[in-house]
Amino acid sequence: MKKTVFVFGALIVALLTLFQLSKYSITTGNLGIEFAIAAIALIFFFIGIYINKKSLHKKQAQIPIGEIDEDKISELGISKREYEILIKISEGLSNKEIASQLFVSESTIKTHISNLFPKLDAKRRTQAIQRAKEMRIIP
Amino acid sequence: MKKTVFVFGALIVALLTLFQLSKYSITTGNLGIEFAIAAIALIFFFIGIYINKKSLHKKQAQIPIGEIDEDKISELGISKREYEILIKISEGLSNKEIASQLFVSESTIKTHISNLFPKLDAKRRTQAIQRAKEMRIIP
DNA sequence: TGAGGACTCATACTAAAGTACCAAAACCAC
DNA sequence: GTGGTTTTGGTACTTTAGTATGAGTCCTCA
Repeated sequence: MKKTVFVFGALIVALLTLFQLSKYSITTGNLGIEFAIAAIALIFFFIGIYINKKSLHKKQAQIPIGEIDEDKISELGISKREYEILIKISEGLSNKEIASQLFVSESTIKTHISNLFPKLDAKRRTQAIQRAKEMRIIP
Repeated sequence: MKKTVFVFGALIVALLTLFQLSKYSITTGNLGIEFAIAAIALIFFFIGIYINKKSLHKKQAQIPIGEIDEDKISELGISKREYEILIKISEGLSNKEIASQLFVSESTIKTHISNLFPKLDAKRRTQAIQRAKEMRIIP
């Protein structure tokens, strides 16, 4: 915001300076009038580019694509551990691999998964991945 | 492309016209000099915006995020049918469901999958999804 | 025309995945 | 500290997934 004010201030000053300069060049003789006009044109050309770029950047920041919906997770009643396992599933790991990575037994993973699937309305782990992605609860 | 040429042509004409106009206003008396300069400034301002917008749109079209790498598919030696089944897998379908959707037996699906996994360097269908996504061969 | 690739299907098997039910710690809140 | 949730783990079972092997059909391209 401060930057914007500074830039606009500088531009206004530059504009006024150019106005005065162009007027001066007219009174002393119209030798540099083309240059003055060209300079003004160029400056405003870049102002246009700058402003447009800024507004577009703002737009991009407003709509982030790969955002995870944390509210949705708690809304579905998914616990921390269940979510952790969901991520591992989406990474293509087997129950055994998840179990060893989290230092628990495979039975525990199976239990968690069995509790997780109804919450995601899924019957298979592949379906769970698909559902979780379209709900934007995993990247 | 035609549009671009037309726009730029129009802009050059407008620019020259303004140059002449500004010169004329100086010789007849500098009443409208500020207006002329302001007009030039304004026009180039919008030119800047227009060009910037165009270049950014181009940029977005050049780098689409969810692009599938078709070359990679043939590079890995994945056939049409195998790819078709890969898509179904990523949609969370079971072998039985895929079989009925494609009007073939479950055995066929299993055979295709068994041939597909080595090509993707995957051991499980979830891993196949993960690998296929990071290779950008599925959306 | 025949060799090779793609698609199909089957059997038989092993290995995961998933369900159901139970139960004991552990943790958190009231 | 009592009650609810989470996390953990087990047994027993069914279902799905995946492998291995073999074989028939179809199509294409040399």
